[in-house]
Amino acid sequence: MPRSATTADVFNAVAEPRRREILGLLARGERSVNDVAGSLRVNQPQASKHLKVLKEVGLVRMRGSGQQRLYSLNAAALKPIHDWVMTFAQFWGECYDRLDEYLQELQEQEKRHAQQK
Amino acid sequence: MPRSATTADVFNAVAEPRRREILGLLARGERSVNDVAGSLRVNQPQASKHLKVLKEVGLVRMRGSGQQRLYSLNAAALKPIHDWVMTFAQFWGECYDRLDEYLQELQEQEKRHAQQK
DNA sequence: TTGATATATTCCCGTATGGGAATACAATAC
DNA sequence: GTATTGTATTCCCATACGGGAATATATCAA
Repeated sequence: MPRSATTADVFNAVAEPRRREILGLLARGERSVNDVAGSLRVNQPQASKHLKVLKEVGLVRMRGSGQQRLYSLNAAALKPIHDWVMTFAQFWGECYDRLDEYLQELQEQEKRHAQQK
Repeated sequence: MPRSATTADVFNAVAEPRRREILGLLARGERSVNDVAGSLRVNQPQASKHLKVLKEVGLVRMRGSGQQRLYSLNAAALKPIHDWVMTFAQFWGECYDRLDEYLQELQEQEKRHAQQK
């Protein structure tokens, strides 16, 4: 079996540095493909391909506007990574123990919030 | 240029599900290669190879004990992922805005702590 | 319609992968 | 010494990658 496809999950999609750059760019707002290509100094087909991967794993959303395709960030799709990495927060030193508590508190708040809906 | 090597950085090393499983296992304590292989139901050479990748990116430490090699987690090496993913925490909802503030506070504390050394 | 602009797709290639199988190396036990 | 256990390495393979280049598709403009 070869390496997992880049579109297999968010972890694989985000392993590529350029795709992380794209997400960082989109964090500052919706961009067209050419905007992305220009900002990252990559040619248009590469940008298009990277965006396709990001879209397949749900990290970006696309909407058409005339002949442009505007891509925007869907940061919620990063939560699996966040949740996973936070599993190890307790090993990062004393400060982070408190962070861990804080996160648990947050999760409880979220649950209460969700139940109220 | 092909895909980045799995040993290129922590993001690539962690993109492989089995390697994340290994880290999760090592989070509960030091293990020998055969322990890892047994817990993950993978044969020994694969376990050895995955551990090699994890060691190359600094995610695990190794020490010899007799004829065994005991591997342990070095969770600090996950910080690049943590820091990166936290860049997007502000997009995850209201609760996480406060988390972001808290993290900035933590970073300042770390700086002061480092300067005191 | 023709032309121009924006985006997506296809083909090629060198490279790296993860798993299987076999083997090599290392350290202990006898 | 030999045997045994624990670990690492090597070779093979099917698969997928990311970049380049060229081309196809889509949308607007005149």
